[in-house]
Amino acid sequence: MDDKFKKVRGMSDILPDETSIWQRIEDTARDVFSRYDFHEMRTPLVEKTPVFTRTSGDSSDIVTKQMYSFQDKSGRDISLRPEGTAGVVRSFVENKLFGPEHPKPVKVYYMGAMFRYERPGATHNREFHQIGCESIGATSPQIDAETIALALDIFKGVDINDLKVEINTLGDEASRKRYHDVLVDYFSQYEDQLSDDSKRRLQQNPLRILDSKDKGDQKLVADAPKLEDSLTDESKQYFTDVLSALDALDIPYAVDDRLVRGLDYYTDTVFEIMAKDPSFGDDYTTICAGGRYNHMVEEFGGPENTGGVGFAFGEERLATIVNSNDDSNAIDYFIATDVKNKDSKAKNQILDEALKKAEELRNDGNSVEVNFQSRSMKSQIKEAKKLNSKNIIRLE
RNA sequence: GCGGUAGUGGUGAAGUGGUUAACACAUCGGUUUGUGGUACCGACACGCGUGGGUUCGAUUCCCACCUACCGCCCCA
Repeated sequence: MDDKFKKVRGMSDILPDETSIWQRIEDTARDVFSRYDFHEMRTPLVEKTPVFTRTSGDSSDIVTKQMYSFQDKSGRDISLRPEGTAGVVRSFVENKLFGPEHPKPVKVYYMGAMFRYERPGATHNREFHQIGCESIGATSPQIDAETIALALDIFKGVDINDLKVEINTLGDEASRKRYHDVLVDYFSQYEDQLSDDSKRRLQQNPLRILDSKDKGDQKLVADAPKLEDSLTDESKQYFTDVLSALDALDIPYAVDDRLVRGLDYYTDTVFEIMAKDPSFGDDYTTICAGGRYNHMVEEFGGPENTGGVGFAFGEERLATIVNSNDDSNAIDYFIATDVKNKDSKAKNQILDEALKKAEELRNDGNSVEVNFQSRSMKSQIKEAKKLNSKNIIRLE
């Protein structure tokens, strides 16, 4: 095929023999969401660019280098959504779902394509798919815990059982700001000892240094001030309550005080769910991430103190470890038609008859394949067997 | 965005600066067959990612670009 028709870099086709896995994941998710009384919300794939830059943070990687942005024909700055939360919250505010007639929290889920303009690889594509949910309009440690439980239920529903929950708190906005400054002060003293990546992080996102894989950085990180010391009493208490809610649900978790997320909008609870699987090299790999955001609603001009919490997981990544439970690609009937050396009148007669027969069988609920091509009966029979056809009908 | 590996038919691939680009699988056709997934025969790349360059001549050498994959960054 001529290159000019080939698919755009970082986009991929999901072919018919792969879709049953996707359908299994989506069906399971919808089922679990509805048991938690979440309802689907569909928002546009494109938003005005500030929807994302304002919420994710100007210095986040998503915004600085991964946004799939462009100008439309009227010169509007728009972006393909890099994640789902901002659009949902924008919609929550724009449609005034904060109004008293809507029970709180408003609980919605979404599934669909997201776009990030980065270098594609086996686990990274520019277009990818996420399933996620948001619970907006109420703040409670139990809601956070329930959100985590919901995510776990989806993964268990597709038979992923080797799971791990990592959780942390970023504190409220005041705590966060304070810690940010403390960290910058601390690392600035040792700036010349930091790796080049971390020097950059110091400017852009100091929290990220805590995550660094560089050995030298890790030494400095070990003695770095703890986030905990910057937390307000309220945030400390909130986190404690989230953890005991998880205990109440018998959900095992590990507190990881280096867990920081790449997006600026999180406050208090952040978490990741990891799964272990041979296709991940038998390591625990993050398959789902989420957290609380207590200021995004007002950021969009909605009422203050309207908190939200949610998570999202990538379908591509999940699909690599989920088995299809569609083992029956067998068909019920294959109608072989001996039309190869017939004249066109006889040929049409046979094919029309096959068409009619297939229609009858299908009306009775059977899956039916008909041969409409001019080829030998021998190869038709071969094909019927390849399709695992339970019955073969010959029209000659 | 940086570093690296690779790109030959539907698939897996061999191969060479120069008349017919191996082989296998799949597909299609034919013959055969103790039961129409056997055996045999035949067909199937005017082309070796794209565009330039070197050369008498390039799929094979050089450059650029594209794409895929790996590592980094980051993340789903």
